Amino acid sequence: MPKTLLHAEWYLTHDVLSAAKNLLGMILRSEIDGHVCEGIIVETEAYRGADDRGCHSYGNKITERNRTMFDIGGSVYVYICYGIHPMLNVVIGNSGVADAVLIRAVEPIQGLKIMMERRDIDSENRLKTTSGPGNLANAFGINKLYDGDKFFDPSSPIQIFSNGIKPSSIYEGHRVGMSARIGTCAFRPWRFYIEGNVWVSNPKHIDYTQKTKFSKLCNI
DNA sequence: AAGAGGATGAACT
DNA sequence: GTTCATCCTCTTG
Repeated sequence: MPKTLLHAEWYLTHDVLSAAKNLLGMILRSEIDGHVCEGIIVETEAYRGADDRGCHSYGNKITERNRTMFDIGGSVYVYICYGIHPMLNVVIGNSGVADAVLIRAVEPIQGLKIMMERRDIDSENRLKTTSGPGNLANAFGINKLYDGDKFFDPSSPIQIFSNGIKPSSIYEGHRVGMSARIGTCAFRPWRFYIEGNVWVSNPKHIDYTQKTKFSKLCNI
């Protein structure tokens, strides 16, 4: 099946959780500094503005940093984490809804060489090239300058394509880097990845594998 | 004006 | 498993 640019409507007709799951298997593409990079999205996390204490826009509060989250679905939200790491997010929902999907890892399918150069990675460590949100954004040449762009714009340097492929098995677990201070939101099973994919990031986190456990720990 | 904390990543033991 | 470099953003006073 040929890949097709994901149309603007898609980002408005999915809630942030189904969007995070359905983005798995789709293709992220950047054309930056004359280099085309493409990768299959293999790991995502959902963030929901209205009631999610792990989200920048919790309580639908607008700040200088997060204002793009309130923009229309299909917008590119990039912010800098820990002062140095760019994070690439897909804004979901109508204008005024501050939901977004963080892309945490992709499997490279085009431009691996330039990606490894950008990251200063040797062949021995190639699996680290696009694993982890900061790493993949750097590999694709993405930085804060692209905040506010549109994934669905045919002339956009950063785009998402659907290719009709559905992942066979999707892991659902809690998100990475959530502090205990945010309470039960930290345990929401809003991290998704393609089971068994070697490009998925492998950060430190408690591995709750039973969904029954989640339901006791959080109210979605 | 100052301090706390962070949607990380790398390098350790 | 652990620590820590690094600096931006938000909150508070």
